[in-house]
Amino acid sequence: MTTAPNRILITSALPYINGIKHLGNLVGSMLTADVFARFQRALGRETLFLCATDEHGSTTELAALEAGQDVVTFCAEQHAAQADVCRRFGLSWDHFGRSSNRPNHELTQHLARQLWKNGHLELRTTKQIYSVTDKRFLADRYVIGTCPHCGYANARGDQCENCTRVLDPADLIDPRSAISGSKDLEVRDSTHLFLKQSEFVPQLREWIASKKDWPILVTSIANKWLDEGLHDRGITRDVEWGVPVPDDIGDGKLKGKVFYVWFDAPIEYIACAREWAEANGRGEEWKSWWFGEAAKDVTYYEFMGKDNIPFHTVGFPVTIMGSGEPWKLVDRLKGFNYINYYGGKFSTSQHRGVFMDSALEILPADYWRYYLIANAPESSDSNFTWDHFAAVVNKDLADVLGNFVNRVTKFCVARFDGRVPGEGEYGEEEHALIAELDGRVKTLAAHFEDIEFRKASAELRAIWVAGNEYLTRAAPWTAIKTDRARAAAAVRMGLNLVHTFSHLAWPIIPTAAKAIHETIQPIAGGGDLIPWPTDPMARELDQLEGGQPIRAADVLFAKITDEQIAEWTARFGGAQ
RNA sequence: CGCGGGGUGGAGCAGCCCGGUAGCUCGUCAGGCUCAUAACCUGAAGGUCCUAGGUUCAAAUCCUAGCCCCGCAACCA
Repeated sequence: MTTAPNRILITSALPYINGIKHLGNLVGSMLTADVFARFQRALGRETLFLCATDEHGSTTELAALEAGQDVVTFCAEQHAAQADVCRRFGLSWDHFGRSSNRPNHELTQHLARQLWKNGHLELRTTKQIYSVTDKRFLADRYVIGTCPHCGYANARGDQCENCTRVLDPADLIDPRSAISGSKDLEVRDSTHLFLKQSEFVPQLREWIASKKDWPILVTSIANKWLDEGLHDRGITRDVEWGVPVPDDIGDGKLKGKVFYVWFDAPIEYIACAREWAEANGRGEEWKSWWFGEAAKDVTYYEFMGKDNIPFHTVGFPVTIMGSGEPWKLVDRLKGFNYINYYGGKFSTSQHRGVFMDSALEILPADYWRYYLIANAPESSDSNFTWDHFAAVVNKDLADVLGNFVNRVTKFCVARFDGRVPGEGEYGEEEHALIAELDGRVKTLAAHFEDIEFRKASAELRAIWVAGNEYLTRAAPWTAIKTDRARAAAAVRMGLNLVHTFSHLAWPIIPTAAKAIHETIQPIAGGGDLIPWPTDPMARELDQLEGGQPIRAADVLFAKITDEQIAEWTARFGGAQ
């Protein structure tokens, strides 16, 4: 491994404030970003990993209404709840901000001013449905009525979910508000700011074309939008909860309006760095991660689900390009497909699937982290079932890794008084293993570096298997009957393997890695980070001092039983 | 003909860009070991690589047509 001198900036797609996220949201952005951030930190690189809640918009207003809270209180509570569950999942961001905080308000307004000043925004008057009863403009999807094409009675104003035809709310027969059911609707004019995205197509195309290491999913979606002709996009809304449009934009015609949530949300990536700096007394340092020459040594990675890709390959870049200021654009964008639950989508409303809080009620975070990373939906949608989850956890974590740690440490306690045996020399078996692991660890690091999580997991597992294979060949339980020094060398190697495994596994399963490490010895520096083993394996696997005490491991990963699978399937609404 | 992703032994995946003995994990069967969470190790069975054409000495891999699954279709985050 070469340690590049550059700094690593990582953002995870912002979880929407509206409730605890499910496993699909988790693996598609926050968790994968976390594993990557941990790997970069383990290598010793200076890393800034940012995330925040995305809070604005009508959806939030309505959710607050439903919860019987004012929107400010609602968001504060939801933010705290998400922060808590994410922390318990081991998500290690340097700052977990809020898109509703002051830095984002200021930066959003600043960038909008730049766009206005540079002529990339224009005023357009649109016709929109206004609900007199609800005292608000309704987004198309909040107008429901009878579909003029198929007669479906509950068609939404943007699209009929029965016949799938795209609609205009004005087409609906007998339209009413989805919020109150009121039929007291009017068509009113409303003036909005439009971002002239179409002007940026050549620039965007060139930029996308230069990204050779992005997943095909990402470039395909981006090019699709460009090929179909970019529409100019409305970036303001007639709602209350958002970043207010300042008076000096839009010739005074935008009083009381706020920016569209998809305009301000990505800007929070930048503003979040400022929140981080303010919270940690780092003053203007945040700018060195994002702006101009100072940020030249920064490589910026984004993680997100596929639904977010257009906004990150088109919308946000246009904001940055149009500002005329040297804010950083994403260098490497990792997009993910979806995880389905028994073939269907996760659904909050139907309480279908597994959500972060309930996941932690039944099993520790590392079980979920390992499973999700090993089965990350990188090339296509993947499918969650309890049987598959249990099979992976039981085999890989309990049998292959957990049992290895157990058998080595217990044998050491039983036959070598719980101390690293210093006798005996490494021989052929050990040298062959060292050679094999030199190659495998390099491969593993390369997969992490390439953001290939399935491949990284498979390689990590192969390394654990190599440990079991070695132990079977070396068979210290046999050797000890005739050649104590040979058995000692094998046990010493086994203990060194356990130690090294904890270093390699830390980015994915940090809590378990720590527990594994502590069976051998305390972690230098308190345990917030277990560094990547950058020395050759000949040194890594021969570093424990003879005579130093170790502990027999407890059961690291309890197996999931058939009874539990049945219980959880029933509880979470599994297979039908 | 709206667009994109995917279709590889029972299950989940890699390989496809840069054609040349079809690889990995689980599961199944047999054997070994007994240190360990009835775990671990070894071996075996099992695939016309969605279909039909085409290019080629040779195609899972390139080209053409079609079928199936999933997602998206931009005032939903």
